[in-house]
Amino acid sequence: MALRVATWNVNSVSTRLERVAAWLESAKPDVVCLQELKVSTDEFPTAAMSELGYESAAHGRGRWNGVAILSRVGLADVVRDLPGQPDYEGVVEPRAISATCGPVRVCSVYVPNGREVGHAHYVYKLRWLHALVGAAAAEAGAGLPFAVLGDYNVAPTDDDVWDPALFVDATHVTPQERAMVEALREVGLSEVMPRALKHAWPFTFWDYRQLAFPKNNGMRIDLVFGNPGFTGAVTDSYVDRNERKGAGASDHAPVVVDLDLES
DNA sequence: ATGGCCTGATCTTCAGGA
Repeated sequence: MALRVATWNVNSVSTRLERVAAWLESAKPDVVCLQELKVSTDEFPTAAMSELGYESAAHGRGRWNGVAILSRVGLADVVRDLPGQPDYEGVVEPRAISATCGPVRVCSVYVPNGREVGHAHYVYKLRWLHALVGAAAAEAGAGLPFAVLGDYNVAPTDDDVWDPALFVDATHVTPQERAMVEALREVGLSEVMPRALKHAWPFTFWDYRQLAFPKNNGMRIDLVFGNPGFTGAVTDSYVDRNERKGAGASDHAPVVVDLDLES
């Protein structure tokens, strides 16, 4: 069966609801991982998603963070948080949710930003990524096609930032962060590399400031890592940069993955 | 065509984003 899976950091699901709804209707994904909901679980627009044909499972706690999974091919075995997920200042933040959607299992993640190298939030980010590697290791061999999709807040290579010279000693590019992403490969996952709809490289994020989008000053930090059952079924993948255009856009664009699965 | 920040709460000012 053909299956379209996507991930999108929407930067407030409330503010973005009209655009998300329009995109669901035009792109017609079967499974969508959302990040940065910025609402609590009970404020998630479950009814609106249902009207669009999607079951949803959300995990949010108000102003910051928040993740969800939408599916129109079934939604079962929902797990919130990661095993061993670290807290920040005493709070285990809503940054991960997993579910089985028809033939695939997906994990929607919003990795901590890190703020500055050496900051407590940066240490937290590395610990969080370590927990993600552990969770991915457990899921990768569980049998189903499986993928971790979301805002990793890490640019895997220097090609994934518009100007590496501007990122010296910055978060998102440090060897420590990149090593944690590489560790996903060591536990049996590999990356689904999307194509760009325009320009040479498939950036997924462009800052709101300083005309970053029209100048294509972007970063590729929204990533998809899957086990062989998932990546082996991929027929296409692209970043839908059109969603970064116009009024009321998120600063991230959706990443779309098309699969052709046996069942 | 894109467009010189945006979002939500502590709410007219700020933290956080990356």
